[in-house]
Amino acid sequence: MGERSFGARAGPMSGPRSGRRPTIRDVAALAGVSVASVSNVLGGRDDQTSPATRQRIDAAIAELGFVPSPSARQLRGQGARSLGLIVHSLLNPSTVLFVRGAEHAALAHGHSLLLTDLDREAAATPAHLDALLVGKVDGVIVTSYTAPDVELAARLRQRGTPAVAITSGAPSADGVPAVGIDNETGMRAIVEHLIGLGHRRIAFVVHSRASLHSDARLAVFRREMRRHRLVLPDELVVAVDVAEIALTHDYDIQAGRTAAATLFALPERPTAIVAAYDMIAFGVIAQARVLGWEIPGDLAVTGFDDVPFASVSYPTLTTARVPMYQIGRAAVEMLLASLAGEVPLPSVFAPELVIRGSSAARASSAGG
Amino acid sequence: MGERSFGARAGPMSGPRSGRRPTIRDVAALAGVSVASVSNVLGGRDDQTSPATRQRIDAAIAELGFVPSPSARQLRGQGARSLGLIVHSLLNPSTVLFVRGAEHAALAHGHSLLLTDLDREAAATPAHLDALLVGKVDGVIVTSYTAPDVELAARLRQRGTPAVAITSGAPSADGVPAVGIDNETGMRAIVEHLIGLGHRRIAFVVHSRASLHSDARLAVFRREMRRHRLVLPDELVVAVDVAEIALTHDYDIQAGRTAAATLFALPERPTAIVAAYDMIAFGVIAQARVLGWEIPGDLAVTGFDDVPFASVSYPTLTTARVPMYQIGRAAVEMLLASLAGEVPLPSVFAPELVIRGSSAARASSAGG
DNA sequence: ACGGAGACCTGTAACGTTACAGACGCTATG
DNA sequence: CATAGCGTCTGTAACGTTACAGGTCTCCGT
Repeated sequence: MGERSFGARAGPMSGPRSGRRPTIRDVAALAGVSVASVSNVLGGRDDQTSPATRQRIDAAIAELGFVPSPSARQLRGQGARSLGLIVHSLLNPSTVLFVRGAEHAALAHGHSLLLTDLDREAAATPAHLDALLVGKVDGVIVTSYTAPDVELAARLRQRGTPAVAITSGAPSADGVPAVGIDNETGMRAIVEHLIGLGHRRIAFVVHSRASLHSDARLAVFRREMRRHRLVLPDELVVAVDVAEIALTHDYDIQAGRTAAATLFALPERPTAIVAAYDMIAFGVIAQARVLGWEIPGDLAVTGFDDVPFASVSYPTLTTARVPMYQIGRAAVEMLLASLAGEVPLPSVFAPELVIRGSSAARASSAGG
Repeated sequence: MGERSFGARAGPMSGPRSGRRPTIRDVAALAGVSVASVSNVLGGRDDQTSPATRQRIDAAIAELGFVPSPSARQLRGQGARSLGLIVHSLLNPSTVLFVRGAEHAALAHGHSLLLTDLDREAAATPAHLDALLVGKVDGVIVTSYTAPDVELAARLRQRGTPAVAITSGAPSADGVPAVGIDNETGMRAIVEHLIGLGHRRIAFVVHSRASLHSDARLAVFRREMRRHRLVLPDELVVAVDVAEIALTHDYDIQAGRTAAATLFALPERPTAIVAAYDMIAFGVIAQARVLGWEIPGDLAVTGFDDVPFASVSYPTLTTARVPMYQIGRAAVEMLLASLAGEVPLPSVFAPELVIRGSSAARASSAGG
């Protein structure tokens, strides 16, 4: 690795202190100007600097390989240029797509991302989160926005840290800027699709540690069933609590399996199962296969999200596509806007029904 | 926005400066001690503090809700208490497991994680990464460790930022502490499993933007085939380059599909396909299904990693289990150890063969 | 020759923390 | 009664940056 080390050319002229990271003072000394001038060009306020000086400073920066210290900047009142991102379950590719969108947008604006996955037992106490985030980030994006998340966002705002949330439907009026997912549109499309296929006995499966989005989807599901004059007995709404969290396993899939097992044991089985999101649907399908059911022949299954896997699984999954990548980008843009003092305009993303192999017309043999 | 601001109780006593985050000086004033004493108990150096004083300081901290400023700490020479994590493709659940392990270990030591996904077009220039990481983190964990990663780790170390890498096999002697994955053991088990099932014409599929681990697995595959006196024509080793990266799609799966299509067009088809890792195997399986092939009847497929999905896909996937969660934990422990000045002892994790539905005895009809 | 307006540049006080070098009371010892 | 030793506590100089409040020129109009 034949790279020149920092102190290598510390020859006759009194070079920068050897072995240390160069500071703005070293740059100023090398360029023969004051630190203030260097700071000016660093901060892009170069209307106060002559082209010649500017050039000498740039050269000095390049020669020393100078990188400004984020801590010093932040201490002085500049932003940290990093954003906190609090997500639930990175094992859901949908979440990853969101993170990826957020990351790309953040990178485009020169910010780093501080990721926190709330998916852990009891460790995610408010105090912990404070210790991790306070003073390290300029703002925070909170996904899901369950009740504890609301609390978290409120506490952050109280501490003066702007927060952006992902809400269901149009952003609420509580003052937190948010990008919304129109769960209503997506779920209505799913229910109408299944009813159009002739299904009447339709079940809903969700993880019991419900997110705002799952809640919203279930509410819409209930309403749509009623609107179509279909009965929805309690036993057809299954909320699974996977108590023991195996850190290396995907408990959304496990929840789907458990729920499916419950539903299949019913005297009157459903002909279609609506999962709150794709990962649960995959679990349902896997369990159905174990029990010897044909999909979509014996049972139609739908998801929500359209994770990349949904188009290559067997059978491929009928689902509502949520543009998580774009939502991630939008959330960061919104956070940066509100950091810049602007009032960001709310945005809502509508899912789009994607019909694939896991749903088909109701089997004639099923009881009803 | 009916939030109470900090200064709400700024009553008779001269409270902290209203509306601002409390500083160590506010705590000192409230407790009636010097800032130095507060700093001492904050830093755990409370052997220099009487229990009574300590208690008053703790009380003041609690009352003000004081959180020390990370920037100020870091500026003064303390660590940033955050670690950089550079990964490739978060859409691979295997990577997520790693991140999760790293995050849990980091949290346990009170550190935050700065995540960077290198999976992007050309934006991940060294300058960009420097801007994102230099001065923000105490150390960096570099996964995969391809050639550019080596460069990156070297540059980071030159700047005085410790780095830990994930290497293939035992950590190399180049001085970077590392936790290793014993790809050799895993791949040998896979090859022997397939040969034991009677397969002779076995193909290997990999993404062309190969990681060190893919490289190592292919090398072992080649060697094992030779050792068993089996021919391995060039056309049976397919490295797919998915040129256009769709940010919202999983190009590992796409690579698997493309490779499978190529292999199936061969005059003499393989009876088994060894994928460099699970996500590619899923693509291979999906494409096989599209072309009407039965798995494992017409074709055996194996993966590597054992992502959660491998046990619920159809068919379930034979693979080598890599304990990514533990590896993530180990990497963080190692980084923290080397930050503490200790010389961490290297560790290597050996994959374990998991036989599932995607592999079975060679079909008698296949040509050889 | 003088004043004023720019254009360009500089010195320095913060920002919130920690490490260092003492200072201040005690008590025990000679 | 001086002194040393010890247990606590404190004042303050950094750390690297930016914002502010000027300073010094040069040029131009009178």
